[in-house]
Amino acid sequence: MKLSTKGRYGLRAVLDIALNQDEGPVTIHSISERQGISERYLEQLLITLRKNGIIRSIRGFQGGYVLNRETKDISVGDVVRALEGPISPVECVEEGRSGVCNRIDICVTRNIWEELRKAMNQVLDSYSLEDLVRMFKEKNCNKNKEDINNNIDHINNNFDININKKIDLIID
Amino acid sequence: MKLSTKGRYGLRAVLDIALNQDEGPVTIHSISERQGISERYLEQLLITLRKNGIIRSIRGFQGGYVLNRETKDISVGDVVRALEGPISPVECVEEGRSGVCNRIDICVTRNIWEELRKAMNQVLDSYSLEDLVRMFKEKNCNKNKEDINNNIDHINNNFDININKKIDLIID
DNA sequence: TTAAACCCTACAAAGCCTATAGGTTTTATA
DNA sequence: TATAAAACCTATAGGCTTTGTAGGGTTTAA
Repeated sequence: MKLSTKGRYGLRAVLDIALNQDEGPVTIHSISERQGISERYLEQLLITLRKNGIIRSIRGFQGGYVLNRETKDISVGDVVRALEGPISPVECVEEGRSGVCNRIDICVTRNIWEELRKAMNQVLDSYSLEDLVRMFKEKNCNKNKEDINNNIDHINNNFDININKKIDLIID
Repeated sequence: MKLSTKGRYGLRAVLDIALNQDEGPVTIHSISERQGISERYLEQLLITLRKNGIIRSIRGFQGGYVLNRETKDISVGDVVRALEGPISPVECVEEGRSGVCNRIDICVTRNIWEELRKAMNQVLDSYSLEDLVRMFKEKNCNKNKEDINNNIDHINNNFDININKKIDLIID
């Protein structure tokens, strides 16, 4: 019951594009470096995402990838489904596949899988790339604040130590 | 993002036991026949379920399997987790595995996976075997009612046809 | 004693995941 | 127009997991 790397890497790649496309098309090479994913593998994921209308490519020199819709109009579910196919715990509850099984009228476990499928899609569709971008910026900002605070603490501690030493010296 | 046959077959097997254990321990052979799952494969699943405390075995002649707890105290989640391991879209949000990834404080996709994990477990834990048994009986009952109604309709139709024929004869 | 069940270990085919490799096409710019 | 950067395409291969199959035990109760 796991996502494959396609879905995980792919979402990170799309978020990376969202965060960096202001400075022009985002190249596979640069995503690869920032995200630590092989260029060759990334290439396949991005082609799939393009074919599914999530991103758009600009070919040739100074080309790269940009989002094909606004961040608010791309959900996490869109990205995952593009790369992994339908999000569903079993085949028989995928849309348009009720014919897969001839025991539908007897099967009760199917009801559970159907509810699970809905819940999964609901969670993933409730987050847009816009949300992820905001979350990222908040986290990064807080992280910077923490870093700064840690530095200040560090400086203060050193200051205390030093001033005490000096006071000691003065007192002495 | 699919369950394996372990989880699907296993849940059906456990439900089968729940439905049939009133007449004594349920044998692998009988589950295999009713559910259309190979005895040998079923055997492995049932051993796993026994080791996880879901079912209990009675060995020897006229042995078989019974549930180890009441139906209301066994959730679908219990069964699936016993057979498939933790229900989680990615490793890094499984309980006690936050150390898997060193990017937790930067990673925002993780937040999504964590919420997805919770939602999945919540759905599966909200259904007990008791619920499944009730659902099964309702479905079966309705199915029988339908069958009976269909039969009655059929008989009525034939009666109409026949009575009309007779009336025609009389009129003639 | 023996039938009928459970128990254990090994293994193998098939499919999917996770890339890797080599080559082609497109395009801005010098 | 040449060049280099970049996306694009197809094939393939190693490894892992799934999905069983097979053969041989062990235990129990009639």
